[in-house]
Amino acid sequence: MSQHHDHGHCIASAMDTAKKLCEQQGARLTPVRRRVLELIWQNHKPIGAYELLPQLAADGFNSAPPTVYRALDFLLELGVVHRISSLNAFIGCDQPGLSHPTGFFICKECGNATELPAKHLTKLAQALEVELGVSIESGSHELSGLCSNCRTAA
Amino acid sequence: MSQHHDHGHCIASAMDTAKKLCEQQGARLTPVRRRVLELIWQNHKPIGAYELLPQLAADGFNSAPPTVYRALDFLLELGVVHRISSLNAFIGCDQPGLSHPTGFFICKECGNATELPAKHLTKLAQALEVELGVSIESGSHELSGLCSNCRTAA
DNA sequence: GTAGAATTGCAATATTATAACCTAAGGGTA
DNA sequence: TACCCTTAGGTTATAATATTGCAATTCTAC
Repeated sequence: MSQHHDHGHCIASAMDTAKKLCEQQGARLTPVRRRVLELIWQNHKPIGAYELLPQLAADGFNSAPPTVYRALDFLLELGVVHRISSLNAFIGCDQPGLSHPTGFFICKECGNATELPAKHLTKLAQALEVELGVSIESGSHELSGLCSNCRTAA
Repeated sequence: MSQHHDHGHCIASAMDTAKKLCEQQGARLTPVRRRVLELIWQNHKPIGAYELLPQLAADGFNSAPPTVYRALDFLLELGVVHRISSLNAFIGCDQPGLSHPTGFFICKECGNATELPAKHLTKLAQALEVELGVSIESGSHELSGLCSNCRTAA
Protein backbone atom coordinates (compact mmCIF):
# COMPACT_ATOMS: atom_id res chain seq x y z
CA MET A 1 0.00 0.00 0.00
CA SER A 2 1.48 3.34 -0.97
CA GLN A 3 1.15 6.46 1.10
CA HIS A 4 -1.01 8.29 -1.40
CA HIS A 5 -3.42 6.07 -3.15
CA ASP A 6 -6.97 6.14 -4.34
CA HIS A 7 -8.54 4.79 -1.25
CA GLY A 8 -11.99 5.14 -2.70
CA HIS A 9 -10.96 2.42 -5.07
CA CYS A 10 -9.88 0.18 -2.18
CA ILE A 11 -13.30 0.56 -0.58
CA ALA A 12 -15.27 0.12 -3.78
CA SER A 13 -13.28 -2.92 -4.72
CA ALA A 14 -13.70 -4.49 -1.28
CA MET A 15 -17.44 -3.88 -1.28
CA ASP A 16 -17.78 -5.24 -4.75
CA THR A 17 -15.87 -8.39 -3.90
CA ALA A 18 -17.96 -8.94 -0.80
CA LYS A 19 -21.14 -8.52 -2.82
CA LYS A 20 -19.99 -11.05 -5.39
CA LEU A 21 -18.93 -13.58 -2.80
CA CYS A 22 -22.28 -13.27 -1.09
CA GLU A 23 -24.11 -13.84 -4.36
CA GLN A 24 -22.00 -16.89 -5.09
CA GLN A 25 -22.68 -18.35 -1.68
CA GLY A 26 -26.28 -17.32 -1.27
CA ALA A 27 -25.29 -15.21 1.72
CA ARG A 28 -26.81 -11.85 2.53
CA LEU A 29 -24.79 -8.67 2.76
CA THR A 30 -27.25 -6.94 5.05
CA PRO A 31 -27.02 -3.21 5.88
CA VAL A 32 -25.20 -3.70 9.14
CA ARG A 33 -22.72 -6.14 7.58
CA ARG A 34 -22.15 -3.82 4.66
CA ARG A 35 -21.62 -0.86 6.97
CA VAL A 36 -19.18 -2.75 9.19
CA LEU A 37 -17.16 -3.70 6.16
CA GLU A 38 -17.11 -0.08 4.98
CA LEU A 39 -16.00 1.09 8.40
CA ILE A 40 -13.21 -1.48 8.48
CA TRP A 41 -12.07 -0.20 5.11
CA GLN A 42 -12.14 3.47 6.10
CA ASN A 43 -8.36 3.16 6.21
CA HIS A 44 -5.68 0.50 6.30
CA LYS A 45 -5.39 0.36 10.05
CA PRO A 46 -6.76 -2.50 12.09
CA ILE A 47 -9.82 -1.46 14.08
CA GLY A 48 -11.26 -2.89 17.29
CA ALA A 49 -14.81 -4.15 17.62
CA TYR A 50 -15.56 -1.61 20.30
CA GLU A 51 -14.35 1.21 18.08
CA LEU A 52 -16.89 0.19 15.50
CA LEU A 53 -19.81 0.37 17.91
CA PRO A 54 -20.13 4.17 18.24
CA GLN A 55 -19.63 4.57 14.50
CA LEU A 56 -22.48 2.17 13.87
CA ALA A 57 -24.56 4.01 16.44
CA ALA A 58 -23.87 7.30 14.65
CA ASP A 59 -25.32 5.76 11.51
CA GLY A 60 -28.47 4.78 13.31
CA PHE A 61 -27.62 1.12 13.54
CA ASN A 62 -28.11 -0.91 16.61
CA SER A 63 -25.04 -0.64 18.68
CA ALA A 64 -24.45 -3.48 21.05
CA PRO A 65 -21.51 -5.84 21.11
CA PRO A 66 -23.34 -8.84 19.67
CA THR A 67 -24.36 -6.80 16.65
CA VAL A 68 -20.84 -5.94 15.67
CA TYR A 69 -19.39 -9.33 16.58
CA ARG A 70 -22.00 -11.08 14.49
CA ALA A 71 -21.21 -8.89 11.53
CA LEU A 72 -17.50 -9.47 12.04
CA ASP A 73 -18.00 -13.22 12.31
CA PHE A 74 -19.90 -13.17 9.06
CA LEU A 75 -17.22 -11.14 7.27
CA LEU A 76 -14.45 -13.32 8.69
CA GLU A 77 -16.27 -16.40 7.51
CA LEU A 78 -16.74 -14.86 4.09
CA GLY A 79 -13.01 -14.23 4.04
CA VAL A 80 -13.14 -10.49 3.45
CA VAL A 81 -11.88 -9.56 6.89
CA HIS A 82 -9.09 -10.89 9.05
CA ARG A 83 -8.52 -10.73 12.74
CA ILE A 84 -5.21 -9.43 14.07
CA SER A 85 -5.13 -11.27 17.35
CA SER A 86 -2.08 -9.51 18.75
CA LEU A 87 -4.11 -6.29 18.58
CA ASN A 88 -7.60 -7.64 19.17
CA ALA A 89 -8.51 -5.88 15.99
CA PHE A 90 -9.85 -6.49 12.52
CA ILE A 91 -8.77 -5.50 9.06
CA GLY A 92 -10.02 -5.84 5.52
CA CYS A 93 -8.50 -8.51 3.31
CA ASP A 94 -6.77 -7.49 0.09
CA GLN A 95 -7.23 -10.78 -1.68
CA PRO A 96 -10.49 -12.14 -0.42
CA GLY A 97 -12.03 -15.22 -1.86
CA LEU A 98 -8.70 -16.80 -2.60
CA SER A 99 -8.09 -19.32 0.07
CA HIS A 100 -4.59 -18.61 1.26
CA PRO A 101 -2.51 -18.38 4.40
CA THR A 102 -2.77 -14.94 5.91
CA GLY A 103 -0.44 -12.55 7.59
CA PHE A 104 0.09 -8.86 8.07
CA PHE A 105 2.87 -6.42 8.55
CA ILE A 106 1.77 -3.60 10.86
CA CYS A 107 3.81 -0.42 11.04
CA LYS A 108 4.41 0.54 14.64
CA GLU A 109 4.67 4.17 13.60
CA CYS A 110 1.68 4.85 11.37
CA GLY A 111 -0.40 1.79 12.24
CA ASN A 112 -1.05 0.80 8.65
CA ALA A 113 -1.23 -2.89 7.91
CA THR A 114 -0.08 -4.59 4.74
CA GLU A 115 -1.11 -8.07 3.84
CA LEU A 116 1.83 -10.40 3.37
CA PRO A 117 2.24 -12.03 -0.03
CA ALA A 118 0.79 -15.51 0.18
CA LYS A 119 3.59 -17.17 -1.73
CA HIS A 120 6.12 -16.56 1.03
CA LEU A 121 3.76 -17.85 3.68
CA THR A 122 2.99 -20.93 1.66
CA LYS A 123 6.67 -21.61 1.21
CA LEU A 124 7.28 -21.27 4.94
CA ALA A 125 4.40 -23.60 5.73
CA GLN A 126 5.71 -26.21 3.34
CA ALA A 127 9.20 -26.06 4.76
CA LEU A 128 7.84 -26.38 8.29
CA GLU A 129 5.60 -29.29 7.41
CA VAL A 130 8.62 -31.19 6.16
CA GLU A 131 10.89 -30.23 9.01
CA LEU A 132 8.41 -30.78 11.84
CA GLY A 133 6.41 -33.59 10.31
CA VAL A 134 3.16 -31.75 10.94
CA SER A 135 0.28 -30.81 8.71
CA ILE A 136 -0.57 -27.14 8.79
CA GLU A 137 -4.17 -26.15 8.28
CA SER A 138 -4.20 -22.53 9.22
CA GLY A 139 -1.99 -19.86 10.59
CA SER A 140 -1.54 -16.23 11.23
CA HIS A 141 1.58 -14.18 10.89
CA GLU A 142 1.74 -10.78 12.54
CA LEU A 143 4.86 -8.75 11.98
CA SER A 144 5.72 -5.34 13.26
CA GLY A 145 8.31 -2.71 12.42
CA LEU A 146 8.58 0.35 10.22
CA CYS A 147 6.90 0.58 6.84
CA SER A 148 8.79 2.06 3.92
CA ASN A 149 7.14 5.47 4.28
CA CYS A 150 7.93 5.73 7.97
CA ARG A 151 11.47 4.51 7.37
CA THR A 152 11.99 7.27 4.85
CA ALA A 153 10.48 9.82 7.20
CA ALA A 154 12.75 8.71 10.03
CA MET B 1 9.03 -32.31 21.04
CA SER B 2 8.42 -36.05 20.97
CA GLN B 3 5.44 -37.74 22.49
CA HIS B 4 7.43 -39.47 25.18
CA HIS B 5 10.23 -37.42 26.52
CA ASP B 6 11.88 -36.65 29.79
CA HIS B 7 9.76 -33.69 30.69
CA GLY B 8 11.55 -33.26 33.98
CA HIS B 9 14.53 -32.31 31.91
CA CYS B 10 12.49 -29.67 30.04
CA ILE B 11 11.45 -28.08 33.31
CA ALA B 12 14.88 -28.25 34.91
CA SER B 13 16.49 -26.80 31.84
CA ALA B 14 13.97 -23.98 31.61
CA MET B 15 14.37 -23.09 35.28
CA ASP B 16 18.10 -23.17 34.98
CA THR B 17 18.13 -20.91 31.96
CA ALA B 18 15.82 -18.44 33.67
CA LYS B 19 18.06 -18.41 36.70
CA LYS B 20 21.13 -17.73 34.60
CA LEU B 21 19.46 -14.99 32.61
CA CYS B 22 18.35 -13.31 35.81
CA GLU B 23 21.85 -13.44 37.21
CA GLN B 24 23.26 -11.96 34.03
CA GLN B 25 20.75 -9.15 34.07
CA GLY B 26 20.60 -8.47 37.77
CA ALA B 27 16.93 -9.45 37.77
CA ARG B 28 15.25 -11.35 40.55
CA LEU B 29 13.59 -14.70 40.01
CA THR B 30 11.26 -14.32 42.99
CA PRO B 31 9.16 -17.20 44.34
CA VAL B 32 6.02 -16.22 42.48
CA ARG B 33 7.91 -15.71 39.23
CA ARG B 34 9.66 -19.03 39.63
CA ARG B 35 6.43 -20.81 40.39
CA VAL B 36 4.64 -19.27 37.40
CA LEU B 37 7.43 -20.43 35.14
CA GLU B 38 7.24 -23.94 36.58
CA LEU B 39 3.49 -24.00 36.07
CA ILE B 40 3.87 -22.85 32.48
CA TRP B 41 6.30 -25.68 31.94
CA GLN B 42 4.10 -28.36 33.51
CA ASN B 43 3.48 -29.45 29.93
CA HIS B 44 3.91 -28.20 26.39
CA LYS B 45 0.47 -26.72 26.10
CA PRO B 46 -0.17 -22.99 26.20
CA ILE B 47 -1.85 -21.95 29.44
CA GLY B 48 -4.07 -18.96 30.19
CA ALA B 49 -3.34 -16.44 32.91
CA TYR B 50 -6.58 -17.26 34.68
CA GLU B 51 -5.73 -20.95 34.71
CA LEU B 52 -2.57 -20.13 36.58
CA LEU B 53 -4.36 -18.23 39.34
CA PRO B 54 -5.96 -21.16 41.18
CA GLN B 55 -2.75 -23.15 40.87
CA LEU B 56 -0.84 -20.32 42.48
CA ALA B 57 -3.50 -20.07 45.16
CA ALA B 58 -3.14 -23.78 45.89
CA ASP B 59 0.54 -23.18 46.54
CA GLY B 60 -0.25 -20.44 49.01
CA PHE B 61 0.72 -17.61 46.71
CA ASN B 62 -1.29 -14.51 46.36
CA SER B 63 -3.81 -15.11 43.70
CA ALA B 64 -5.10 -12.03 42.00
CA PRO B 65 -4.83 -11.15 38.33
CA PRO B 66 -2.13 -8.50 38.75
CA THR B 67 0.10 -11.01 40.49
CA VAL B 68 0.10 -13.44 37.64
CA TYR B 69 0.21 -10.80 34.93
CA ARG B 70 3.21 -9.17 36.56
CA ALA B 71 5.02 -12.45 36.74
CA LEU B 72 4.13 -13.16 33.12
CA ASP B 73 5.30 -9.72 32.03
CA PHE B 74 8.59 -10.32 33.78
CA LEU B 75 9.05 -13.70 32.15
CA LEU B 76 8.07 -12.37 28.74
CA GLU B 77 10.55 -9.55 29.14
CA LEU B 78 13.22 -12.02 30.16
CA GLY B 79 12.41 -13.97 27.02
CA VAL B 80 11.67 -17.29 28.68
CA VAL B 81 7.97 -17.21 27.94
CA HIS B 82 6.00 -16.28 24.85
CA ARG B 83 2.45 -15.16 24.45
CA ILE B 84 0.20 -16.97 21.98
CA SER B 85 -2.16 -14.16 21.19
CA SER B 86 -4.58 -16.21 19.14
CA LEU B 87 -5.24 -18.24 22.28
CA ASN B 88 -4.74 -15.59 24.94
CA ALA B 89 -2.27 -17.98 26.45
CA PHE B 90 1.35 -18.34 27.41
CA ILE B 91 4.01 -20.91 26.78
CA GLY B 92 7.59 -21.54 27.77
CA CYS B 93 10.31 -20.75 25.28
CA ASP B 94 12.60 -23.54 24.08
CA GLN B 95 15.49 -21.34 23.14
CA PRO B 96 15.37 -18.46 25.56
CA GLY B 97 18.07 -15.89 25.70
CA LEU B 98 18.72 -16.13 22.00
CA SER B 99 17.11 -13.15 20.45
CA HIS B 100 15.18 -14.56 17.54
CA PRO B 101 11.87 -14.30 15.78
CA THR B 102 9.31 -16.50 17.44
CA GLY B 103 6.50 -18.67 16.31
CA PHE B 104 4.66 -21.79 17.32
CA PHE B 105 2.85 -24.67 15.78
CA ILE B 106 -0.07 -25.71 17.94
CA CYS B 107 -1.73 -29.06 17.39
CA LYS B 108 -5.49 -28.67 17.27
CA GLU B 109 -5.88 -32.23 18.48
CA CYS B 110 -3.55 -32.59 21.46
CA GLY B 111 -2.91 -28.91 22.13
CA ASN B 112 0.85 -29.26 22.29
CA ALA B 113 2.89 -26.37 20.96
CA THR B 114 6.21 -26.65 19.18
CA GLU B 115 8.45 -23.68 18.70
CA LEU B 116 9.23 -23.01 15.06
CA PRO B 117 12.86 -23.17 13.98
CA ALA B 118 14.17 -19.62 13.91
CA LYS B 119 16.03 -20.03 10.66
CA HIS B 120 12.86 -20.33 8.62
CA LEU B 121 11.31 -17.33 10.28
CA THR B 122 14.41 -15.27 9.74
CA LYS B 123 14.43 -16.21 6.08
CA LEU B 124 10.80 -15.24 5.72
CA ALA B 125 11.40 -11.92 7.43
CA GLN B 126 14.33 -11.15 5.16
CA ALA B 127 12.36 -11.96 2.03
CA LEU B 128 9.49 -9.79 3.19
CA GLU B 129 11.75 -6.89 4.07
CA VAL B 130 13.07 -6.88 0.54
CA GLU B 131 9.73 -7.36 -1.12
CA LEU B 132 7.75 -4.86 0.97
CA GLY B 133 10.53 -2.40 1.67
CA VAL B 134 9.83 -2.54 5.39
CA SER B 135 12.03 -3.18 8.37
CA ILE B 136 10.74 -5.94 10.62
CA GLU B 137 11.46 -5.66 14.30
CA SER B 138 9.29 -8.31 15.80
CA GLY B 139 6.70 -10.80 14.85
CA SER B 140 4.69 -13.76 15.89
CA HIS B 141 3.73 -16.75 13.84
CA GLU B 142 0.95 -18.99 15.07
CA LEU B 143 0.21 -22.07 13.05
CA SER B 144 -2.35 -24.75 13.66
CA GLY B 145 -2.95 -28.23 12.36
CA LEU B 146 -2.08 -31.79 13.32
CA CYS B 147 1.22 -32.70 14.90
CA SER B 148 3.05 -35.80 13.75
CA ASN B 149 1.80 -37.91 16.64
CA CYS B 150 -1.82 -36.99 16.08
CA ARG B 151 -1.47 -37.49 12.34
CA THR B 152 -0.22 -41.01 12.96
CA ALA B 153 -3.03 -41.66 15.40
CA ALA B 154 -5.62 -40.46 12.90
C1' DG C 1 20.52 1.41 59.26
C1' DT C 2 18.68 4.31 56.00
C1' DA C 3 17.23 5.87 51.34
C1' DG C 4 15.73 4.63 47.12
C1' DA C 5 14.15 1.20 43.99
C1' DA C 6 11.79 -2.92 43.02
C1' DT C 7 8.24 -5.98 44.25
C1' DT C 8 3.91 -7.38 46.06
C1' DG C 9 -0.97 -6.87 48.07
C1' DC C 10 -5.27 -5.33 47.19
C1' DA C 11 -9.52 -3.21 45.34
C1' DA C 12 -11.50 -1.56 41.67
C1' DT C 13 -12.28 -1.26 36.92
C1' DA C 14 -11.31 -1.45 31.88
C1' DT C 15 -11.50 -4.10 27.69
C1' DT C 16 -12.86 -7.75 24.75
C1' DA C 17 -16.15 -11.32 23.70
C1' DT C 18 -20.08 -14.51 24.27
C1' DA C 19 -24.56 -16.69 26.03
C1' DA C 20 -29.33 -16.97 26.15
C1' DC C 21 -33.59 -15.87 24.73
C1' DC C 22 -36.80 -13.61 22.09
C1' DT C 23 -38.65 -10.95 17.93
C1' DA C 24 -38.61 -9.72 13.19
C1' DA C 25 -37.58 -10.21 8.45
C1' DG C 26 -36.74 -12.76 4.17
C1' DG C 27 -37.79 -16.64 0.99
C1' DG C 28 -39.77 -20.62 -0.76
C1' DT C 29 -44.03 -23.36 -1.52
C1' DA C 30 -48.98 -24.93 -1.55
C1' DT D 1 -51.78 -14.99 -0.22
C1' DA D 2 -50.99 -17.69 3.69
C1' DC D 3 -47.95 -20.57 5.78
C1' DC D 4 -43.72 -22.33 7.39
C1' DC D 5 -39.05 -22.35 8.11
C1' DT D 6 -34.60 -20.40 8.30
C1' DT D 7 -31.69 -16.58 8.99
C1' DA D 8 -30.74 -12.26 11.05
C1' DG D 9 -31.06 -8.89 14.54
C1' DG D 10 -32.48 -6.80 19.40
C1' DT D 11 -31.74 -6.94 24.20
C1' DT D 12 -29.96 -8.06 28.61
C1' DA D 13 -26.77 -10.05 31.10
C1' DT D 14 -22.44 -11.99 31.96
C1' DA D 15 -17.98 -14.31 30.93
C1' DA D 16 -13.11 -13.95 30.03
C1' DT D 17 -9.02 -11.36 29.75
C1' DA D 18 -6.19 -7.57 31.30
C1' DT D 19 -4.88 -3.13 33.57
C1' DT D 20 -4.73 0.97 36.86
C1' DG D 21 -3.67 3.13 41.08
C1' DC D 22 -2.15 3.24 45.46
C1' DA D 23 -0.46 1.46 49.80
C1' DA D 24 2.67 -1.71 52.05
C1' DT D 25 6.61 -4.39 52.06
C1' DT D 26 11.11 -6.17 50.82
C1' DC D 27 15.51 -5.85 48.82
C1' DT D 28 19.87 -3.63 47.74
C1' DA D 29 23.36 -0.31 47.75
C1' DC D 30 25.48 2.88 50.13
